[in-house]
Amino acid sequence: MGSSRGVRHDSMRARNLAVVLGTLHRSGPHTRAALAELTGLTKTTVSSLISDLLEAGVVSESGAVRAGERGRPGVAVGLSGQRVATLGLEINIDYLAACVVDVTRTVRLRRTRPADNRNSNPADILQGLRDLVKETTAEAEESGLRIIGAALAVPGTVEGGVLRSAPHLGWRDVRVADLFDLPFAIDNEANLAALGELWFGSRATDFLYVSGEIGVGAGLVVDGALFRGTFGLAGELGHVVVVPDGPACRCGGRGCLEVYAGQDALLNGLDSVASLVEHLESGDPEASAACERAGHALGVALTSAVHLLDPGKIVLGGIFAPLFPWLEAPVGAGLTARLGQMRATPPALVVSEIGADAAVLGAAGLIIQRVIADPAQTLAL
Amino acid sequence: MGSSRGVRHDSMRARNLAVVLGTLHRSGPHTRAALAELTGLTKTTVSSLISDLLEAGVVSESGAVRAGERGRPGVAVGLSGQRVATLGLEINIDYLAACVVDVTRTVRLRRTRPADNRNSNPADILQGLRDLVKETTAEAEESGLRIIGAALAVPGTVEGGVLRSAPHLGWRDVRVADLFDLPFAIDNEANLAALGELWFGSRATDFLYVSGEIGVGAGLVVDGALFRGTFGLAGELGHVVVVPDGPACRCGGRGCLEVYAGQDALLNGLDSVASLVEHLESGDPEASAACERAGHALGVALTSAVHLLDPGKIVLGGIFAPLFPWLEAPVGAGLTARLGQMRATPPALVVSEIGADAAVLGAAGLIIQRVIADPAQTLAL
DNA sequence: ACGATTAGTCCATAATCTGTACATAATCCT
DNA sequence: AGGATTATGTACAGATTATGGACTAATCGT
Repeated sequence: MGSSRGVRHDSMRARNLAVVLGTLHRSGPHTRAALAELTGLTKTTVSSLISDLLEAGVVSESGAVRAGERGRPGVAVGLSGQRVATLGLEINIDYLAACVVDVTRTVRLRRTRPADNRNSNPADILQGLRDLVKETTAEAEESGLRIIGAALAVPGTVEGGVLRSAPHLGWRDVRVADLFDLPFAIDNEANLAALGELWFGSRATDFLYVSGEIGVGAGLVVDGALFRGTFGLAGELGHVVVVPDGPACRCGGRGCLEVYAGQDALLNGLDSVASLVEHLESGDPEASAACERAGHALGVALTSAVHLLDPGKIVLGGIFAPLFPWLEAPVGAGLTARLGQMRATPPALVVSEIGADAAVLGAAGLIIQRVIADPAQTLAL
Repeated sequence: MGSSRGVRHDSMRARNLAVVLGTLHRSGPHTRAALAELTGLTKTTVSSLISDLLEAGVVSESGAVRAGERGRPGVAVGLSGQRVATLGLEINIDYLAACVVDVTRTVRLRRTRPADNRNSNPADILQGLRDLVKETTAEAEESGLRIIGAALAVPGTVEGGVLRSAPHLGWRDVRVADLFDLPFAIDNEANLAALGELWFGSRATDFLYVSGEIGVGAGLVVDGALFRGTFGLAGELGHVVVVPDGPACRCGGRGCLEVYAGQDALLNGLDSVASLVEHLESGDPEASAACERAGHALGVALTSAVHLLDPGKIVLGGIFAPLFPWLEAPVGAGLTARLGQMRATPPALVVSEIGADAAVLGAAGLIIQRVIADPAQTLAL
């Protein structure tokens, strides 16, 4: 619940810096006068706040604008991506990835390094990751950017900054944050992919992002914020019960969604998603049947998810994105039929536009978000 | 997301009033010096804030206390229930209820009026409710309490202050708030019952409250706050899919939890929960079987709920409370078996301690909460 | 060229918190 | 019993930050 610390003068200013920066972030460049209008602060105060933000390099002046027809033109002030940026990182089953994103949420740099991380030794992989960080940071700095923090996406559960369990990597209880001398965050891949979709995808503020990978995960975004649950484990769509007495799942349960719609079930012996798409395009009945089964199971699990989570819409991502043309009908039909009386219309079912990069981008965006939400602290103003 | 309005001097003080009042609310009476320590504010500031809160009548001094062994003893200041109170209201299928709760969350008054509200005319019932409000308000004022707001619990969905649909009452799109000349809120019965459990029950801050009534609902509380979803419709546990091709449910879906664990399914022809309990106590096999079925279905639905919502624990309330001895085993077994590998231990399964009053109490508590969270606004300081 | 209009800055004022000093009230020690 | 010690709560000057009106700046229309 709400903090119990009192508010002092400096937190008032910190808050107002965040209000001004947040307004520029939400609704683009504005003159000081317009910002005063929008925030309810006086022109004097806005001027003073902007001057601090200019100095920190997160905003810049971008030429004169005439608001109305008459009068002195104002100077538009907007976010500037020239100086401050953050690093997004991802450890996945078969690659390491990094990206650099500036304050305007523009992607400035992207690196992927193939690797075989299945049942790997954490120390080796983390050394590789540190090298990747060094490289990308150096390259970003060459173009004048200052990296002020990093976040890491991992395919597993995270609690209190520690990677608790990543079954596909074969890792348990790995502490990662200490390895970097930057402000650092670590989170689950599906959570960060949901945030990636929020900031770099459709830009809706309310949706459930469904991440199809080897496992199936989901991240719920409500009013622009990620819902994490009590222990940060919310959104485990993959183990929602679809058939109470169905086949055993590796989690110990039976008939979980993952059994029907996980990557292994979908590929059904094929070696890659690309090859599955080929088979589907050429009308292979076995591939179609697998998709149909997965779509049906997804429809059932998503019905439960809609009743419990009440998402604004549903975004299919990960391997579900390329399969969307074959999933849309069965999933949509299941949702519509089952939600029938409960809502005027079921949540819209759409495909993610950012595909495999969602998680790294979300990671970088997470730190950008912190800058926007509290520039005074993150930029030491 | 964060407000876009700037912070001025008066909001700094408003926030600090809330910080001090909130600290007293969370951790009981304290001296001014202790409050200064806890909040990080200076003794001077705390003294000044307390003097405003004393004047508003929400706190009072309660005698000398010695903190350490030496030194001048301080004067303890704590919440005072003598002057400010709120009204909780409930429209249910077969009764109207009201209660008055003071700032210390002590119940000061309680009224229940039996009624047959099935398929009723909203205007009639609302007139009855207004009479009830007048009566209880008058009685509360006689004992020196000022009623500063009211909230109403209804068995249906609420959106933007309007009762959208209450199938068991037969109401649709009824606007209620305008009928009262008090600050007023209206919310779903399961949501408010969850808040009742939060403030008047076990006092845990993280749990899923499961409300068994004619329908089955749930309210998720995370870190002391209710999770409502995008449209305020989250927590519809009753229509989570238990058996994808099970019997049709009145919602249009098939095999929903409500089909197996709603009041009608449990009673199985009996006329009341009390009579069901009698049959269970005397070992009636048919009654046991119904309970077993319901418990099994609840175990399946709650497994999905745990994966999606990640609750701290699970509290069974409403008609599930008296049936807890017969439900605990099948529900608990289902959860443990299905959650197996995913968590060290499944969330604890406990029974609600406040029974049928949960919703009215939660309603009154909701307005108390607003006073604690923003005394400056709600008490016009 | 001049008035109207709007943008941005200057400066005195106001609101609020901080920090030090001090009066107060209890216990401890001799 | 009396002074030393310790802690509470208040007073007052000082610091920080926002406000509001006056002023300067820049552009348009006539």
